Amino acid sequence: MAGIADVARSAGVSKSTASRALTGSGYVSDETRARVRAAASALGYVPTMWAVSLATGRTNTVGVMVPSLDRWFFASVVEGIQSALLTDGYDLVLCCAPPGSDSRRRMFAHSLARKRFDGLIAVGVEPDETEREQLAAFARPIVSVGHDGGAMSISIDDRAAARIATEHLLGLGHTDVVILGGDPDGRRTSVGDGERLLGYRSAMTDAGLGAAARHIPCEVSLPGGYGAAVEMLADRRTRPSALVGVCDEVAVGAMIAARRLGVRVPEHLSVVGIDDHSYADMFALTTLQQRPDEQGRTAARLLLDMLAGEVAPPRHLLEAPRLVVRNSTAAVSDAASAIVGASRRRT
Amino acid sequence: MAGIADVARSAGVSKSTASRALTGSGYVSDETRARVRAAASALGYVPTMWAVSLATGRTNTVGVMVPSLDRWFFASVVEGIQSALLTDGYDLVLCCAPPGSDSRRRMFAHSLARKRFDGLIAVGVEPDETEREQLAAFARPIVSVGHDGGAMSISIDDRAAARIATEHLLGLGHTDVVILGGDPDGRRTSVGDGERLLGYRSAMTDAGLGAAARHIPCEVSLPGGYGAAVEMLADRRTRPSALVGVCDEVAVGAMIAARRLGVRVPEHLSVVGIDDHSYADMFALTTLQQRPDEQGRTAARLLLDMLAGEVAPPRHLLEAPRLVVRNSTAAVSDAASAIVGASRRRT
DNA sequence: TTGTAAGCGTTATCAG
DNA sequence: CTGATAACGCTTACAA
Repeated sequence: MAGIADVARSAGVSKSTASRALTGSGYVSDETRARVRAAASALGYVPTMWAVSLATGRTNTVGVMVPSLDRWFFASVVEGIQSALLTDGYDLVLCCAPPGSDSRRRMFAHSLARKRFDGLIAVGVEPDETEREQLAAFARPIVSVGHDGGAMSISIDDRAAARIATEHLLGLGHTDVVILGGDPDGRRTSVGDGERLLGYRSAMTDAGLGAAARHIPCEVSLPGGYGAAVEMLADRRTRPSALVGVCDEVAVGAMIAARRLGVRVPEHLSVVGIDDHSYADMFALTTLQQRPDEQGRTAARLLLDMLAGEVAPPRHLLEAPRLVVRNSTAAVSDAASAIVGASRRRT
Repeated sequence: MAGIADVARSAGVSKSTASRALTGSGYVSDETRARVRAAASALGYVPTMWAVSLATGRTNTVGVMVPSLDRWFFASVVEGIQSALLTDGYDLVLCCAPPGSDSRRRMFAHSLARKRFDGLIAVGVEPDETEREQLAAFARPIVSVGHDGGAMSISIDDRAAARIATEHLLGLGHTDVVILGGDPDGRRTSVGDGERLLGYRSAMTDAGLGAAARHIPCEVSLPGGYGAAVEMLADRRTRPSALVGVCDEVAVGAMIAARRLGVRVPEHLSVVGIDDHSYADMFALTTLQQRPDEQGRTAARLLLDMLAGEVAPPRHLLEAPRLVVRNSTAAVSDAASAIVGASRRRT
């Protein structure tokens, strides 16, 4: 409860000197500074942050908008942001609301307007028209993660990721490769799913397989991928020989579906995902790695730099995805022998 | 950028009247109030929250401590809290750090001391001695979720949940049932894993099977459960006939391990979890349901009530777990025929 | 019912 | 190098 006045009195100096000594701004003799510091810690002095904010105009707080927390990507990004902010003594106020929800509208109307934070990190947020205006009115630094929202953004190269995934499959000789996940039209999905669809399509057409390109939409989640895959794999006519998941969660869902239906991965079905989710290793899923926690950390540092007054030019950081080959993909030529091997093993 | 002074001027009243009209405290004629309100919204006035805080001493912010976000339970609780707070116009500052981490120490030292929030919700936090003191020094309302931390807490009845899970298995005729997940000694785990172990043990001893009780420790996560289960199930001598997962993530991990090893669930192995995770349905996992988002909402409302001055007596809300029977458990007598059926199907 | 004036705890300005 | 003194934007006695 001790205020700076107490510290000043106890150190035998004025409030202003105490303030200078503590904040490190302005001239203070080393000796005085030491005395003030000692007094402060003796009294357990901690500046009252809202008083500081009122005086300085800065809040030492950044806002983080995110559609939900129960997806690995979002949770990891937020954790990354948190850890980077903590280092600089910044607090993080969470604004978590799914797009189109009532909460989301309130978030934008309410929290942004209060200018409660010095800057904002938007994770997987695709603002609609109204929201875009509100963001502009916010008039403070914004950096976005997971898509190309604002002037400043960080994400993996979603298109390249999907392209590489597809080409990996193509390179193994597959011709019937589908992409699983996302909305039917490939819009309104978060985290660059649209881009991923594009990457897939371009890889297919480049291989002269444009006509064979097939998008199986489904909710972007493990159960979502599972459900759609069960349906698709159950029917021999719709079953592809390879599949790229719009993200690992969907891909893993598909693998589980395959296992349940007795479709062996990778012998009968090759699967590749995008993300390198924490489950990927356990499922031996070949995938394109991204590091959401690192993206979060980078976003936070970028924002802090901007807040520190460094006028960085607008830029879009595109993390290059790295192909991690595990054991969910196989060449088509192997398929036949693998099947033979499998059935031999069974009998 | 319009301040209350602008509103006052534009409405032709004094700052104090404007303030009263807007906050609703004190006498203002209806007519004046209307005029002020109009002026405020015309100017797009939004009170600067740190000025309000400085004047009132309240911050309209609550802190949420949580060990991590990438577990379903935590993420869901936080989402629940967020939604409840939003309704009351409260902001949520996130303090996310795993126990024992450097970040965690900073959180406690730094964020709590700044008295940055009016109250705190601790989710799955088991404070050590130092931390307990710091929490006490915080001197503001605290409610905890997921264990019996403070004066006010919310959780499911973990012990009952594990007991019911175990009894369900026992009732199906199983005698070799193990519990999977958590630390070797059953301590230092979050979310009441210790309690769950106790519930399991008491159910076993009550059934005269105390000597047969077996705890397989593992990291409380899907991969954790998977890894431990692979090891345990691979050896016929260590393979139990039934298994209760300390939570659904572990249980699902075990089911995946079982599938991979050709151990059929429920024919060869019965599995029950605790949580009713979003994956539970897809795996047809029998489990004991809890609703973390509801717990979060309840916690938030409780805290807000306390902040509103309602002196609620300290209490520990124990949500009763509900058994959701799906398809991961079977009676032992069925096992033999099931195995026969299965092998017949294979040949 | 309304206005005046005094804070709330810091920082920032500007003389000393 | 240090110390008064004035902000910061709002609320709240207290007086009118």
